[in-house]
Amino acid sequence: MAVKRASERRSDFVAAARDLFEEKGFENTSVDDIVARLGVAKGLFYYYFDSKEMLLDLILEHMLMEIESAIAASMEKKGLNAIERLGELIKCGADITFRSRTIIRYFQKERNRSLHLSIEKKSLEMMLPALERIVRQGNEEKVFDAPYPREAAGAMLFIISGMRALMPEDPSAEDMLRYNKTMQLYSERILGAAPGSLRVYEEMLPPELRRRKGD
Amino acid sequence: MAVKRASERRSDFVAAARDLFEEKGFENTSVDDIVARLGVAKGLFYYYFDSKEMLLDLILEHMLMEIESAIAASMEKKGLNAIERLGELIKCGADITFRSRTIIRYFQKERNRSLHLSIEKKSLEMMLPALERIVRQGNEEKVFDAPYPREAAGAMLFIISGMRALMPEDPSAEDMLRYNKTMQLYSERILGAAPGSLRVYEEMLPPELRRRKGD
Amino acid sequence: MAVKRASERRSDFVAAARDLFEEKGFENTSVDDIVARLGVAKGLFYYYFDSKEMLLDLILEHMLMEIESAIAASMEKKGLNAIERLGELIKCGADITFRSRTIIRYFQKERNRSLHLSIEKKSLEMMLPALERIVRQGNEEKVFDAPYPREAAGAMLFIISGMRALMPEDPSAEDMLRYNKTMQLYSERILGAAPGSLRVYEEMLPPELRRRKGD
Amino acid sequence: MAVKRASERRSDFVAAARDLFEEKGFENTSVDDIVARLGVAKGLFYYYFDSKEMLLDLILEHMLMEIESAIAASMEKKGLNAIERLGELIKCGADITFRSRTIIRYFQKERNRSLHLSIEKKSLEMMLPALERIVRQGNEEKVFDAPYPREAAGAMLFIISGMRALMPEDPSAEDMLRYNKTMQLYSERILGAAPGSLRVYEEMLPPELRRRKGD
DNA sequence: CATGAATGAGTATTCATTCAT
DNA sequence: GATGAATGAATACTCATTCAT
Repeated sequence: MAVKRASERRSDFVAAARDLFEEKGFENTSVDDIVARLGVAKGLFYYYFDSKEMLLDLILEHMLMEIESAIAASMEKKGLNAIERLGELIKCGADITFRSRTIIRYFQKERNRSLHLSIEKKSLEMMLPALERIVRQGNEEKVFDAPYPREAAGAMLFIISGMRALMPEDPSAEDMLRYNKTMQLYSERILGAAPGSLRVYEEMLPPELRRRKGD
Repeated sequence: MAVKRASERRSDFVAAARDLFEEKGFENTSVDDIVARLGVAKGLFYYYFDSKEMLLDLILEHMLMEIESAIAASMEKKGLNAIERLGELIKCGADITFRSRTIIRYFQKERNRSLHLSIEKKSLEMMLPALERIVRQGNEEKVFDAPYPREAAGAMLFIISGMRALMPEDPSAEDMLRYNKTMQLYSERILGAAPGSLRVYEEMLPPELRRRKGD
Repeated sequence: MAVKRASERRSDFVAAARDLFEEKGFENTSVDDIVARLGVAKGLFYYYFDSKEMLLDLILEHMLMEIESAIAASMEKKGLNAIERLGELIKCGADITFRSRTIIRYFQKERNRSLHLSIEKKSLEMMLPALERIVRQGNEEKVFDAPYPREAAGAMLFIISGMRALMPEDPSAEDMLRYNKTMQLYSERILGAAPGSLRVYEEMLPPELRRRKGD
Repeated sequence: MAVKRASERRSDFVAAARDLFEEKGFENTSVDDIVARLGVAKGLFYYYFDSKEMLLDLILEHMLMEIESAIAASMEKKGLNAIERLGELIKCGADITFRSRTIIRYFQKERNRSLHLSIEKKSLEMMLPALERIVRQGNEEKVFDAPYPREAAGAMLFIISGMRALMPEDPSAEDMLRYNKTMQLYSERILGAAPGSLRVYEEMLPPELRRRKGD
């Protein structure tokens, strides 16, 4: 009925699809589901997209580009020392992790292993070099002491993403603080940074939970 | 066809299904595939199992039990110190990882999130307490210094599984050694163990790659 | 509901499909049409056939074999002179024409031209050599005088099939007789046979229309 | 877009459709294809035509009229004897055959049998009476001896169209000559014309293949 | 226990046609 | 006249599940 601008409809489809993929996964989301959610006819989907597969590719591409540019943006800031830079990257990573859940899940599926580019790796491939550069910078600045910077970077990334999984769905303030402290502690140990030097995670806490001066 | 004992038939189905799930994934394995592999009629499947889903649950349960008892076995050994115990557990974990690839893959798929029991978590939930106990033991034995033992255990598990992803498909001897050294280095740092004290990983190397005394 | 023997069901499908193809053509016959006619579920079709295309191939192959063996049978008879042999072949051809209408029509469609084996040609390829041999035999027996036996055979086939098209749907006795006489006349001319020597067509008339002795 | 006169737009559509039908067949040509070729919007098609089917009818009608007038033109020439007239008609037929391939193909499809007007018949119905008149004229002029002029005309038409099917896709000069000679031979026989009297086909050969005087 | 014929809801995709702008 | 977004019925095909034998 209501006629919309092509770009708007397109976005509607993408948004609906993204939601549904998130909710039920790509394979279990039918084109019928998508059009039903928008309340439009099935044919309209194919007016905008060549196939279901192609829609996924679009969403995917878009997400990867978002990730890439977010990382790039955080790395382009001038005049930051290693610790500050680490803070920037980790904040940006938190954001990515949140948004890319769906993609990651989809690409963990075996049908896509054939693509030889698991997005897990893809997203890793984007974060890893950035983090590695920071580790090297920190080593040079003598604030870190991390042999094998690439592996150190990897270890950081894995515990960051893994730890999140350990947290309960609805973490209490206490959970958050505990998560925070442990992340800081083990990050410092891996990077060989001075205890207490990585206040990064702390800054990501909501203000009311932050440690006050003198704590 | 030959009439088999119920339990034997059941096992045949489970075995065939396990193979096929491994080969082509759960979603891509049809009931037709399973009965074709066994050379029996389709109806027989539903004589033994209520649904395809239910068969998966069975297989799963079975696998989880295997994992559970493997972990339990490794923890029941008496008279080991924390470092020895850690070695046992890590070896057992490597084995688990290898065998549970399929399940893990399947449970990473979102349709199963509805089950609220991601196997990733499931298997974590089994490894974690064991590893946590070891960390505590090590703290008591003063060979480790790891506050937040549970989180330390988590961090260990994540870098173990994550690092593997960083390795190339066909790792060279050099890759293996590097993997080994970094695992040891960062494990020691996380656990607060003395440098060089965790020779665990080293022992998992093929003999020709092991460091000789004095290296 | 009612469970039938596989072979019987298969035949039912083939028969229904053959009818429907005849009625509405292959492209315009949907699998839904076929199962609806048999009053069975859609899935059953795919239990017996891999695809709609494959069913057509089956029907086709079967028909071509029928044609081939009919021609072969008519050519294997021993001790016939050219004129008798011609009679046999023409009778057999009439039968074929009748039965192969559907196939021919389907293969006239362009999608199949890609197959480079228009069945028109296919059926021609089967009739032509047989007829050509007869023409040569007739030439040798001095009852025919037809240079270019292959082309003479072709010309015969074309006017036989063409003339039929000229006839009204429900030919009167008079139409039949006229058709008969002209076929005889022009066949004789093409083959260079003596006027009145080819009584073949006459024999195909229903008895009450046949010329009585002395006509 | 530029606003065109209605009649011009109509013609554009007809032309584009004709091309596409020729290229890919009627069924495989979508309205989308047609408007895409013209670079106009889909709705415009339905502004000019009630349906795709109706467009085909239009094209068809148009083609049939072309054929009709071509035949009429060839028959209106004054002062030709039967043999000359035959030549004219055959040349015109060759032209028709060439241009109407698509239509013929389409109308051979059974969906159109419902229309009860196979174009094969349609075009026959147009050629046949013209040829029949020529045969009668030839009979009167004593250059032909063909009883049943209508059927003789039919036989001629069938072998003309049929023989073409016997020729290879890319006929050699030799093929062409052979085709020529046989067409002449069997045409003369059917019409009861003196051997060598029908040089019509010969004249349609490319000049370098024509028989020189005294051959 | 075992068979395999039968079911039917579900899937992605196509396309002639309509209609608000 | 012209646009292009929107429709919806149709199509071939899949597969977990049922059930008569």
